[in-house]
Amino acid sequence: MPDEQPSPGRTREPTLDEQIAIYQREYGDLDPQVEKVVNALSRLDRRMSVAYGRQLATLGLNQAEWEVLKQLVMAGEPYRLGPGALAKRLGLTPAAVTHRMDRMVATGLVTRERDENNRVRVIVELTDEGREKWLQVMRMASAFEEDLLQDLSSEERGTLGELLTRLLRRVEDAQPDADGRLSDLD
Amino acid sequence: MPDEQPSPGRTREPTLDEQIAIYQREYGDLDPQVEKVVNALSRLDRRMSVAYGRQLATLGLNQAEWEVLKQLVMAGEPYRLGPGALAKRLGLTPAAVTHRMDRMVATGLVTRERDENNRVRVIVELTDEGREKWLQVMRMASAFEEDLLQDLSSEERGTLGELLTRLLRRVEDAQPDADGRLSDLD
DNA sequence: TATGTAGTCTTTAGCGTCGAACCTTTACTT
DNA sequence: AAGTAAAGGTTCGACGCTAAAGACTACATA
Repeated sequence: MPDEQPSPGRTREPTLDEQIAIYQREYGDLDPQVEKVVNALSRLDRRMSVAYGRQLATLGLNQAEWEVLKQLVMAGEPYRLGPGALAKRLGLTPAAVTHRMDRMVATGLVTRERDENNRVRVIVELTDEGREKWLQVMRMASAFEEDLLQDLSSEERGTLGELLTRLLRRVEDAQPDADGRLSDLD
Repeated sequence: MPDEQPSPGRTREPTLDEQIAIYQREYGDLDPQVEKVVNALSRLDRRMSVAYGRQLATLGLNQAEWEVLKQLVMAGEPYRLGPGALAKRLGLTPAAVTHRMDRMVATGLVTRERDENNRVRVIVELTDEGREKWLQVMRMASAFEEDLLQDLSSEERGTLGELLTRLLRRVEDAQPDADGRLSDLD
């Protein structure tokens, strides 16, 4: 017989509620209401990332490239940023940005050249192709997000946004710059 | 003078509301309410991860080790799982789990041995030291989470939990197993 | 003009993960 | 029994990130 429950137990992992029940059993001092919010939040973010990643793949992009496109567009016309500024916004080290730009220049999403006014600086600029990719992703993403929130009424969406914003404010005020570099993170 | 605004503009990145305003300007077809929810969510998760990472570091743990401890405890007594099951729960390839176990066995957080009843299998088991670390993290984490939600009333916490759960349900139903491996992810 | 100093990016070495090939043990088939 | 397929882990090669060291430019001071 195909062994039923030997030591390395069944593979299926718990749902959110099951998971919280387990936490309660293993560690009594836990507020289930708090736990539910926090765990739902992180699960949701992971699921969304996975879904996002799939959509990006259909456009021939990966998550890393998408993050860069986003930041460049967010910087506004003329869609330029230095590697250092990009590093801060992406939460990466400057070294990682150097390598990432190597690849993205090769795939034609951005250009990289020295700043003529200050030759120690480098300017990364979005190409037309990069801008076009950004638009394509936005079209997919907004459809996906709208679909995700479909079950919520407009009032509920407002409430959710407001509650999340309050949490965000708390966490952003709380860790101003304990490290000095991660403060400017996202 | 230290150049005011040459090409690579000021370093400071936008707040959530600024960011949404920019998106609106760059891509008109966007529901600001939806955008606020989605972006607040991902920002919040990132900020929490960073905060978590700092706390773990003070206990000599990294994020990777913490994820493993969590899964083993969540599996319940006797806190055992096979590498394959761990891989699924962690969202990693089996190869990555092999290496991660190498390290965690070396640091004494888990043990690894072959299953005598089925010698193709391997059993990873939490050590007492690993269990103790898990407890320490839980103490810190629950305090942090309680602090994070401090500004919300019990009713608001309930509302937030319920709204997030509904979103989660939607995204979990929507992507049952497009890939066949990520389905069993978290 | 020369020199120190700070700022900006790149290079280097090491680590963790992935995808794919490989090996071992178990289960099924005839 | 023997042979084949399937399942569970490990090994190998490549890639992307980090931390630390290096290179280059601009600016202040003497």
